[in-house]
Amino acid sequence: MRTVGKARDLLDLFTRQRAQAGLSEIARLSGLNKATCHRLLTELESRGLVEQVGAAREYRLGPAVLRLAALRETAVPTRDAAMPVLQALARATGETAHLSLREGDKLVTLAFAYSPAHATKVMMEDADILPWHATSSGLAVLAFLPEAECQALLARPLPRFTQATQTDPTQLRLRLDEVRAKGCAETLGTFQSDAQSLAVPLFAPGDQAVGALGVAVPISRMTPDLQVTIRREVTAAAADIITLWGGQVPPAIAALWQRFT
Amino acid sequence: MRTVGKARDLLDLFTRQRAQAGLSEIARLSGLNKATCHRLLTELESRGLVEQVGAAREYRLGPAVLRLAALRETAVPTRDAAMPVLQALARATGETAHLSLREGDKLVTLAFAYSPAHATKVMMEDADILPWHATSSGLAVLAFLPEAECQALLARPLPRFTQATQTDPTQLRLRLDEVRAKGCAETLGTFQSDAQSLAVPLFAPGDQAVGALGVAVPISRMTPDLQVTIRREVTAAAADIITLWGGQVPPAIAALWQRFT
DNA sequence: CCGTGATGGTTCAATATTTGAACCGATGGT
DNA sequence: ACCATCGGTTCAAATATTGAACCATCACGG
Repeated sequence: MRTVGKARDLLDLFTRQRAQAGLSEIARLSGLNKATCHRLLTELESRGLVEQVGAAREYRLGPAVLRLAALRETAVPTRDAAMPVLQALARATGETAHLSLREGDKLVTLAFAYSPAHATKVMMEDADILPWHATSSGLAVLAFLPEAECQALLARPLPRFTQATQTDPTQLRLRLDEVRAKGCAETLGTFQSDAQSLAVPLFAPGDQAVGALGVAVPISRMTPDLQVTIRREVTAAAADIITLWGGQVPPAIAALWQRFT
Repeated sequence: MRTVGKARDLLDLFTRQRAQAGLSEIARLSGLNKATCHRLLTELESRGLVEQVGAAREYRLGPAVLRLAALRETAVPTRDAAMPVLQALARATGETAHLSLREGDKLVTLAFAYSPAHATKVMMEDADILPWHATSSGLAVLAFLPEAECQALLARPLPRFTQATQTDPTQLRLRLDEVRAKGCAETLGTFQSDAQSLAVPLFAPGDQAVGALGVAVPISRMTPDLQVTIRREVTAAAADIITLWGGQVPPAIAALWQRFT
């Protein structure tokens, strides 16, 4: 089945920055043989997962992903269900709220909502991949993952984004202990140097951490009062989302969050 | 690469009616060996395309499809771009407007919009697969497909949905000639017995027919006046969408549509 | 106008992968 | 206690995948 994995990996080569790519480029990026790539791509194309376009015959993601996503959302309305809560959170805090989901070894932005309250705000992009170690959302999820998985995710290279980025696994472990103790994660300029962020984990039915809900604030605007507000609103919104997803806040977490209300 | 195709086919087993399924059921439905299915599914799961859930360990579409769809929409905003036009079309006609896209040998509902004007309306479902021969959208696309592809799609079994469903390929050919001559397709109770429908093809840059835009009306409400309105609004909206998609209405079609304004 | 180095795409023998009947342990109904 | 079903695993046999070398085409430069 390695073939399936390779085909799947090709899909991940398409990003916002590189929405489409030619055969040779894909072969180079994937490290696969050009012939192999070509076969994989034609197979994917015949199934609508990629499409070939233009005179340069470049490849890009195909329309089939739209249908699959629509089916997924009707089967388990993750994004649609959370969206109103997310917007309410942005309104209540006056800042940028965002929701991320774990996908295997990646943490992916699922949705976000801006507040109209301020002209400056932390901007986000859909479908972006977030670093585990440098975002509050990443830490919030990591802290409540089974030990083995957490370890695996921290074992890989940890890039430095700003001066404040913590890249030492041992130090990060200590941070995770804090997160577990408080029930929420905070970062200050560790990913974007001018943004401060607070996030809490989201649990699926079965009490596994599957994502995070966070609020990001320009550092210059953060005050102790705002921090209190955000903690209260984020935890309340997270509880709502977990309920909407058919789960429940694990009692241990609920107790921690209680203290913010 | 047949393996990739098989994996892809498994994804298509998930439908709105059967959002999740167990291993044995999937093996039965796909006709593949249980062991093969299991390997394919675990591979897909490791890549987030499916996920396993609950005590019964059933499989369903995974969160990765959401991210891929988000990427596809930012790269080529098919749905988001067309949505406002679709809503305006529903408002202007007072009826249900809907947009479908070709995916290989399938025609899939991409989006739809209801009008608040009437309590009764033709209802639709997202991500539904439409029959080529029994819907106006299907005929609209077929008529403007290259002859070979059109023939291939009509060569397969054509189920009968209502008394009015035309299942004779020869007769369907004649219908397609009409569609080509008029620039739009109309059906009367051929899919849902109480719905009348009018659709026009949509063209991607390069002038290939890639989908259709249609309006569906409860038969009891259709009048000659309404039909004129719908023809005018649908063709205008289709031209808008084609432009938004970066293409242009092929001159031959534009000339036909001109006569409806 | 030919050479050069890109591009997308194809071929076929060598090779590594997929396949599936049979099996396991667990669960649930009779 | 039995039987049927479930999800999942095994290993020899069968089959599909691989990739260096190959075309054809295009764009650029001397």
